[in-house]
Amino acid sequence: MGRPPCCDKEGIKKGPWTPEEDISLVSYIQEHGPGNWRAVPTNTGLHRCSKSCRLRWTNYLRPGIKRGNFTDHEEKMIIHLQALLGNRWAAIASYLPQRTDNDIKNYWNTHLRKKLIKLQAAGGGTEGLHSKDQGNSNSSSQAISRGQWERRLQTDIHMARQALRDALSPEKPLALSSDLNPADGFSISNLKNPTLDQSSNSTYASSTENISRLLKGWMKNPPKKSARLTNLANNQTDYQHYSSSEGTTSVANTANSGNVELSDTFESLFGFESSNSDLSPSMSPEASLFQGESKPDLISGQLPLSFLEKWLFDEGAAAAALGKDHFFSDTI
DNA sequence: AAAGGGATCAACCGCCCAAGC
DNA sequence: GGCTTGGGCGGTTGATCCCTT
Repeated sequence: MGRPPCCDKEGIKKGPWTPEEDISLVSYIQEHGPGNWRAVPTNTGLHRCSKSCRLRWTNYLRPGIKRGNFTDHEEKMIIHLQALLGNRWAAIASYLPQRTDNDIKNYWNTHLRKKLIKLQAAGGGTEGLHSKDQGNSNSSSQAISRGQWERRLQTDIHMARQALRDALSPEKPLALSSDLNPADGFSISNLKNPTLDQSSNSTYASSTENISRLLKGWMKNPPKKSARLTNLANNQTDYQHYSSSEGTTSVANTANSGNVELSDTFESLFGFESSNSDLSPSMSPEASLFQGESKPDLISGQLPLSFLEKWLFDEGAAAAALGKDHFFSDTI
C-alpha cells in the first residue's frame, strides 16, 4: 500500500536549483499560473519532480517573498504564534505573508528555539526577545519568573483566541475588511482566484520581480556558494554567466554553448535594471495578490494580523488581563 | 593557515488529507 | 465506499558557511 514516491523515477534531478531551471519554471508559471504541478516537469522539460517544482516556487520564486533577517516584530509574531499554534508553520506563515513556512521553520529551529531555551534557562521570558540586543534588555524583565511568563503566555493565547473568534464572527465581517481598499483593486474574487479577473499577465509578471531579485543577488555576490552548488549539481552550468562587474551582465566564461547569452535572456525576460540596487522587500499589489494564490488564506492571513498585533503584542493589555481571575477559569 | 565543530538554510522525504473517479 | 492522485505540511538531512581554537 501507500503511494510510490513521486521522485523515484530515473532521471529526476535533485539538489540545488540552477538559474536556468528557475527561469524555465518561472516562465512556465508566468504563462500558465501555478497549480497542476504534475504537468510542470513535462511541460517545462525540467528534470525535476512536481513536488520539487512546487516547493521551489512557493519557497523561493513566488513574488512577495521577503528573505533575509527577521525583524523584531516578526520574531515576536513567530514566538507568539508558535506558542499559540504549535509547530504549524504553514498556519504561522499565513500571519506573516511575506515569509514562507520553510523560512519560519528554519528560523525557529535555528534561532528562536535556542533563544527561548536560553532565556527560559536564565529564568527569563520573551521580554529578552523583544530586543535583538539582549545585552541591553533590562534586568527586571529578565528576572520575570517562569510562572509569570507562562501566565502571560496563557493570557496571550486566550486573547488571540478571542480576537480570532471576533474576527471570524459573522457579525463583524467588515472589521476584517476595514483595511481593504477596493480602490486598490482588492476584491474577494481576486483572492479566491488571483489568476483570473485582473490581467493575469501583470499578476504573473510580478513573479519576475522576485526571480530578478534572486538573480541580481547572484550577480552581485560572485556566487561562490552557488557556483559550488551548481557545479556539484550540474556541471554544465557555469555561474560566471551571472557574475558581473558594475552590475552589467557578462557572458564571459561560457562553458556551455546552450547557455550562451543567458544573462541577456535574464534581462530581456525579466527586465531588471542592474543599476537598481534596491533590494528592499516590498510587495507589489500584484505580488500580494499573486501570493494569495499559494496562500489562499489571505484574508485570515493578513488582516487578522492587525488584530493579533493589537492583542498579542499589547503587553499592557496582557498585564491588565493578568489580574482577571475569570480569565484563568476560562482557560485552565 | 589549517582543522574542527557548530550554525545555517535549501531541499528532500514521508505522511496526511481532500478531491475525483 | 474504496482507490488513486495531487497537493500540502512538518520533520529531517546534508552541503556549505563561519567562527573558534
